[in-house]
Parts: sequence; structure tokens; C-alpha cells
Amino acid sequence: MPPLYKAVKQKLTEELRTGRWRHGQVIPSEPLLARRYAVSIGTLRRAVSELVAENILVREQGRGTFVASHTRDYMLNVFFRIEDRDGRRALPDSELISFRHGRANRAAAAALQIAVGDPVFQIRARLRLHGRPVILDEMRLPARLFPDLNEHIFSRRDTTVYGMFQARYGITVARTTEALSAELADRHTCELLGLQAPAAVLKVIRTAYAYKDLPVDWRVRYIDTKRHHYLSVLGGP
Amino acid sequence: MPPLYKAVKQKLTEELRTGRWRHGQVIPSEPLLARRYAVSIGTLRRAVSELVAENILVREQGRGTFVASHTRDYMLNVFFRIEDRDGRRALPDSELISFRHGRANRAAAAALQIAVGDPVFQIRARLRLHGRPVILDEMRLPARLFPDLNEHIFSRRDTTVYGMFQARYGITVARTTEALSAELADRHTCELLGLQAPAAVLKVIRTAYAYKDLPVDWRVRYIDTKRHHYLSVLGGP
DNA sequence: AAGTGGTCTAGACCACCAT
DNA sequence: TGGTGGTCTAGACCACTTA
Repeated sequence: MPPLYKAVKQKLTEELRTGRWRHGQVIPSEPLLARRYAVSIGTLRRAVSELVAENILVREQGRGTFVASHTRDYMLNVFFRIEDRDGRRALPDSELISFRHGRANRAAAAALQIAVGDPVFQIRARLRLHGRPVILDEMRLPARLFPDLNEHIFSRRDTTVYGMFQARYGITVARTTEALSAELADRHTCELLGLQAPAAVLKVIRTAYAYKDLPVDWRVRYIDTKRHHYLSVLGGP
Repeated sequence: MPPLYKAVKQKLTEELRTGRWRHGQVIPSEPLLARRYAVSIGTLRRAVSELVAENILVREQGRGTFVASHTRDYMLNVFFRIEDRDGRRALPDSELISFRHGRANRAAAAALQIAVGDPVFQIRARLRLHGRPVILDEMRLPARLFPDLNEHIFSRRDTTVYGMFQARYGITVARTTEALSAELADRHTCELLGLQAPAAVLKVIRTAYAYKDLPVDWRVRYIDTKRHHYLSVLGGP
């Protein structure tokens, strides 16, 4: 028998997945949910605690429990690991280079768990930190998940990409994996980042997942690490 | 008032820090500890759970709770994030290049929280994965924490470096932070890793911490990422 | 003052492991 | 069979927010 709190967690996840509870909103109180699911408050709290640990819910004492909202601050703290030499972090400004309709190649299909040739959006962007171009992104998004996405929606400046996923498509990114390596920058990359060849760049291949480990974004990113680095923390807090 | 379970956690940590409970051993059962500290089993379990989350204790159902032991498998799962293109991980074989007594420069002193000029061990090593040289390490260890450490102890093959810290000095590494960047390899690095200049290498600056955030190891590491990458996971499981 | 999440208790039963 | 950790309950009181 699977533990009861896992079943409760499933039910909570279902409410989120079907859009019954939307990002930024409060969910019902713990005593109420405990009654609704016919479990004790302790069991209900354990299920909620797991979703909090997974960045899906956020507790605020005295106010309630909320569906996590991908504000800029939230993004910065959870998913953006690039900081300057003094340990300061800031979100980059994005500059769209190109927005195309394409088809998934083998690598993209494998990462996004779709078929080779399935339609994807293929988006290039250059990101600046404190005015300097530092990051080059090439994203591929499964077109099926983002009906009607277009260049204009994409280049709006009032939110992050993942904030837009959430507000417009109800897709909440909960987890990413990134594979890092060092490479020599090619001519094109040097030009866009203002580097003199030969130059080394940090290559990051990211896959982002929504609830239930659904892949929603696959991107290759090149970072100029002359003035910045990528921070990784291993083990306990 | 700080919560009771935090106080209990402090008491548990004290038992570990003073060496009353040694790595690999069972600690007393939960009902017994709850009685000893005069708290309920739930409160005791919460304190233990936090130490488990911090990689300091390990629970085994039906057997007991153990002080984490830095076996090779454990290291591999928690602290070693380098894997090959197919996602396979293996611990490297180490080859000592040099072992010297030195003094902390500014960067080492800041990271290790000691004074500039304090004695440190300065150790270079080359690490091989599947026979190929892939990693170059330059470690600095505060000499005060490792009395009588020498080249022979260090180059023994029966354990990892952190396993040796624990078995010989009672120091358990619980957390590391790593700052990653890409650099062009210098001539020396190219030679030791068998690279043709110009080549890009992944530079990792690691600080390792024991209980209570005591820094115990600071190292600069260069990795050839032609056949390997560094894996970083962000957000919930 | 009423409602929220945060802490804490004192039990119960279950699943697993050693003997 | 006895001891371990894992789950679950049904309460209580506290700290904090909002109205």
C-alpha cells in the first residue's frame, strides 16, 4: 500500500494540473482540505510540505498557502544560478534574435519526449547583465504546449519566460536539469558576445520540467564567464 | 522562543561534533532519544529528519539511524557531479602530483576563514576516469584541522579524500559550494590533461564545509569536458 | 477577534530487519 | 519475536496576519 499522504499529494497536484487552483492564488486552508480528503491535519500537512519542497506551493504564516508564482524574484532565487565575481545575482535583460517555427531534431526530441519532426518553436536570444552581453540562448519549445505563441508575446518585457509560460499557458516550471561543459566559442558566438577568438565559453544544456516531470523547454546556452560564474551547491542547506 | 525541535537538533549535532557518535555507527533509537531529551517522538523525529536532509544521518527502516559514512558510493551520489555523455557516473582514480606545506594566500584564507599566512597543505593531483586524465586538482587544507597529515596518508587508495577526513580526523563534509566558469587551458594544464592548445576547460572552485559551516577544503579544479559534463539540478526532486 | 499556518503531544498500527 | 523506523490520528496551544 502506498502511503496515504502520497495519495493526498496526488489529489492536490491534480487540482493544480487541471487549473482549478491558479498561480498566485491561495488554496483552501489546511483544516478544510483535511476534512475534504478525510485525513488528519498531520497527513494533509505532510502532503503540502512535499509540494512546498518542490517549489509548487508556498506557505505564508497567518495568510495561507499559495500556488507558487514565477515572479522575477522567485526565478532569481530558484532557477538562475549565474552571479558576478562578488556573488551578486541579477536577472538579465533579454534581446530576441530570431523566432522560428521548426521541427525537432533527435537531441531536442529526446529531451522534450516528443517525436523527431514534431513542431517546435526555435528561439534565439541574447541576454545582458548590467548592459553587457553575457549569455546566448537557443531554446526549443514543443509547439503543442504553447498554442498561438508568437514573436510578440515572446518579446514582452513585463515578465520572465517562465512567468509567461505560467500566466498564458498555465504551465509551471518546477525543476530543471543542466549539463555544463566548457567549449571554445565559434566565430558567431564570439561576435554576439563581443569576444576575441580564441575564447572559452560555458555551455549549458538545460531541460525544464513542469508538474509530473513533463519537459517544457530545452535550450543550449553559452555564457561568457569572464566576469561571472555559475554557482552550484551540493548537500544540505 | 526558538522551536523545540531546533534545540533537539543542536543536541544531536553536539553528540556528533564531540565524537560521541562516530561515522558508520547506529545512534540510539528514536523512543530512547525522545525520553532522553524529554520531548515527544514526533519532535525528536523532526530534528532527526533535518539532519537526514543535510546528509549527516541516514535512516534505515527496521535497522536504525546511522551517522553518514563517506563511502565511495555515498560520495558519488552526493558530491561528485561529473558524468559522461551517457549520464554514467564513476569516481575517478587519483594520482598525486605534489604535496607541500605552504601558507594561505588571500583567496585561500578568505574561503577557509583563516588568516593570510596561516599554514595550509597544498596538494596537486590528477584524476583519471576510465584511464583517461580528466581532472586537475589543487587543494588547500587548513593545517590546524589535519595534524600530522602527510603525503603517504594522502595517497592511500582505499578511500576518498573526504572518507579519509572522516576516518582519521573525525571531520565529516556535509556541504560544498562550487563556482564554475570556462577558461582557456594554459600550457601546463594542456600537458597534464593531454590537450592541444587552444582548449577550453571547465574551472571549478570548490569550498567544502563540515558541521556548523566550518570550511575544511578549498580547491581549484580544471576539468576536460570533451567526454564529460557537470550535472546541476535545480528545484524540487 | 477570527482565521491562518507552525509547533508539539501521546498515543496507535504497520513494514521491515535481525535473531 | 522483539526492536527499528514509517505512517497516521486527534487533539492542543502558539505566532502571525487581516479586518
